[in-house]
Amino acid sequence: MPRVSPRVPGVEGCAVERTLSLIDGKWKIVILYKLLRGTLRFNELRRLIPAVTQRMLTHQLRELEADGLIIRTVYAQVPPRVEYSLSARGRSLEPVLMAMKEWGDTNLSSQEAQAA
Amino acid sequence: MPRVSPRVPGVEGCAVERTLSLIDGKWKIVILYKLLRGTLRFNELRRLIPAVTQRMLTHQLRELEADGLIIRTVYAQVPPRVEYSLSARGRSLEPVLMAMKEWGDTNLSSQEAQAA
DNA sequence: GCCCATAGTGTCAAAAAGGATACCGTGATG
DNA sequence: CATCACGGTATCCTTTTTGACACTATGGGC
Repeated sequence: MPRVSPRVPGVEGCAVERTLSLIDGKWKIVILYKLLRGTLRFNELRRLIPAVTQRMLTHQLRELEADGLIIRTVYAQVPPRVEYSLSARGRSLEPVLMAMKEWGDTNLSSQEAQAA
Repeated sequence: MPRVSPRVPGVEGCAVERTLSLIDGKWKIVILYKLLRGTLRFNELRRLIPAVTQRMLTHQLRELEADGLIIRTVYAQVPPRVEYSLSARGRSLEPVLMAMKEWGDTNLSSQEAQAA
């Protein structure tokens, strides 16, 4: 998703719009959603979201971290170990995430219930 | 927002992800949100969302219509009159929209409560 | 006759997002 | 010695998205 508004507060700050700007990006919501269930390592996320490339995953994780939605913990071990988990702020998005999930389950059900 | 998954059902169909794919685009959520309050004409939407260009608004409205989220009614009058309103499907997104709004109100409150 | 409003469309070009691919260091494993 | 896994980076390229701007038809008002 393209940035809704480029971090300029006050301008277009429809709350809804600004919320969106934090969770845009092709994978952010999925990432957050996966993290709802608990801490995950980089490659665990990769495996959970096979379609994401490494670059994208890194990218999105950095943005989520920069927005304070997730926490990145690096363990100075030799096979690198990095864990991602939701911050309190990130966890507070749960209602949004769940609302989306439920809407999707209901309205895009298994058979891809077309509207058109 | 970039299409989450290109309408290919079954692939990556994380429900959450597919829900997103319908409401991506820089303005869709705002449009839907504005329409929650009732039918609006093209230029009314323009005025409510000043930052959107005509082309973008048209574009997003077409996609929303194609996805069955809004209804476009054209009155064959001479100063053209076109009204947009939410379809039942569109209205059913209300919980998602409201969850976003509330999250935004709470977490991006007036003073732009930074997380970082 | 000229300008306004409505609801667009079309074209062009820029910017942003995303994808593919190659590469890095290190310690363990075979 | 070669290879693997981990968690990335860097670079290049393509696609998608967005914006600017010009243009349209028509009827009414001045």
